[in-house]
Formats: sequence, structure tokens, C-alpha cells
Amino acid sequence: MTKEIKKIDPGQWAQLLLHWFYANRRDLPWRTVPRDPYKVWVSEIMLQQTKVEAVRPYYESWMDRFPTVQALAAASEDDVLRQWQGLGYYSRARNLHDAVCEVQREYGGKVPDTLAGMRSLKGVGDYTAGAVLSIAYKKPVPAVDGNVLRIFARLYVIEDNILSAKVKKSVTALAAEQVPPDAPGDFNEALMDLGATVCIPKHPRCDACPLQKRCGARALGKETELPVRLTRKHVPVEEITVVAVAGGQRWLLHRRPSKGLLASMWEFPNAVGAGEAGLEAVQRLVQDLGLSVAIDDQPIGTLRHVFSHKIWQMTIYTAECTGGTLETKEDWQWLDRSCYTDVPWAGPHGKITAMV
DNA sequence: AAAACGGGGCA
DNA sequence: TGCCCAGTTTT
Repeated sequence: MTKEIKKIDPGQWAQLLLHWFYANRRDLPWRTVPRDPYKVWVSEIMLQQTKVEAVRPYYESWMDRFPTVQALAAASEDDVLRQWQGLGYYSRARNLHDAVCEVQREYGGKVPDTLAGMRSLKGVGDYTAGAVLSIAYKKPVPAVDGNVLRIFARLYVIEDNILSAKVKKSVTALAAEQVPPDAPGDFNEALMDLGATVCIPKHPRCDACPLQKRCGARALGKETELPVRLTRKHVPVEEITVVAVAGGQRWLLHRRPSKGLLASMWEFPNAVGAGEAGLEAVQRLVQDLGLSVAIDDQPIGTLRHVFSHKIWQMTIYTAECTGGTLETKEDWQWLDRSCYTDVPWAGPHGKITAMV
């Protein structure tokens, strides 16, 4: 008897999963009947690295504002960023806008129904292309995301780091073997739901799992040890000095560069550094604009903002503009206090409006 | 292969 | 605090 192999190979299990899905699937706003490729696409982009409950209100508001490819293609980038404000990973919004404009221009407004066509769009990787193709167009392709990697690592007892390219490749091959040709979208969504509600990271609810009898990790009592993930490195802390410069009823604002962290979003004048050095750096920044300012000695508060790869430790000061004229520049502006919702704020800078 | 890129929820 | 989440792009 080849007991070892039998334990690790769960065989064909797609039907078991589908039966569970049809009785337990979540009711989500983008799961319309029939499925709209644009809505599936937008939801998949919003859901990248983001929980369903965080996405829901953004998705609803987005569809009110940009219900179709045509509506989104006609919008300005600032409009798009404002709608995305607070959801994070802002390149997703810019890429989606770019990609939708291309679909409007090059595909007559119809979302591509081929893997190559989808994959060529900005912000669409292997996962999103597979999800849109299978869910909206019923193409029998896999869609491998974090949920699928976790589920497969347990089902097939994969002990390697699931974030490696090697594991992603082998899981993609295993998933492709399981995709039922008559219900590929249901299969892929079933994996999402199973991963989100049953085969969860910390303490999987194996008693509720339709695949418990097929699961290698379960059989070996290793369900809480898998999957293996790469440990994160230490994240550096960056000291930031922020100065809210008031000119009458207006604030002086700077637009961040078009590439990099919080690209193209608006912030209060600031510089890297703490204490005297930080204040002098901001003072120079403002002087170079042709303005003179009087900065208050005592900070009005501090703010700690955690990104996935760095931390901003911010100290906030207030200041009054005492003279000079702002040179005409694209990336600087005076904004009336009553208009603070009119700009896309660079992360924590939006919170500073409440402090000053 | 590793880093960059947000933000919120939970133990 | 540290981990995790329906990833993609850049280095």
C-alpha cells in the first residue's frame, strides 16, 4: 500500500467545494446576476490586500460615481483619487483609471475577455486576470491569491514558503487541475469564501470545512502550522517635522511627486528630521517659495503613521505667513480651510486638518 | 528575489 | 506590537 502518497493527494475535490459554496456563499454587492466584467474588475482591484468589510463602502460609493467603464474613463485623476481616499495602495486607483481609459479607447469600452488582453492592462496581474476571466466570462482558468495559497498549502501539505515563486507556480498547476469547466467562476469564488470564513490563517475552523476529510494538514494535525510564510524584516522609523502654514483662512499645501509613496497627493509642508534640524529644513523649503513665515515654538501635537515598510513619527507645528508671494508652481497651492475635502490627502496629513 | 506600496482589525 | 488581508510593479 502506498499510504504516504494517498495521504497527501486529496484527489478531485471541486464538487465537494461547490456544494458547500452553493449553500454558504456570501452575499456581496459585486456578485450581480448576470456578472458585470467591469464590476468584477473593480472589486478585484479594491480587494487586493484589503478585507471585504473595508471594501464594501468604497465599492458602493464608487459604483454610484463611476457605474461604467465609460463613466470612469471620463473622470479626472483627482476625482478618482478622492474616491479612493483612505483605501490605501493608491497606485491601484491610478492604474485602474489608466487601464479603463485604455479599454474605452482600444476595446470600444468592452473589458477584454482573453487572458492576454486582461493581463496587458495596468494593475492587472496573474490573479486579477484569472479572476475576471473565470468569474465574468466563465473561462476555465485558476486565480491564485493568498487564500488559495493557504488552502492548497494545507490540503497538499506544502511546507515551503508560500510567498515564493516556486510555490505559486506549483499551486497554479494544482488549481488548474481542479477547475471545473462548467463553473470556473464559482470554483474560484468558493476558494475565496472558504479561505475567508473557514480555512482562515490562525485557527482554521476545520469542523466546518467541506474538505476536512481530504486535507493533508488536518490528517497530520498540522493545520495550524501551515502555511509557512516569510517573516517580515524590521521597519525603519522616519522622523518627520510638519508645519501647518496659515495665510489668513488658507493653508499652504504641497503636492507629492507623481511617483513613489502617496504619489500626487497633498500634504502640509514637511521635512525629514526632528527638532531644530527639522524646523530649519521646512523653513528653507518655504523660503525657497518666496514666503516668510513665523513658526510657533511649541508643537501642537504628534502623529504616528504605520506603513507596511516604514513608520512616520510626525511632529506638527503651526505657523503664520508674514509676507511674500507664493511663486506660481504646479505642486504648491493655498487652499481655503472650508475646502479641505477638495483635495486627495496624503495619508495622515488629512488628520492634521482636524488638529489645527 | 526582494522591496515598495496603505490601512484597518485582531490577539 | 506583530500578523494578516481577493496583489502588482519596480528594483
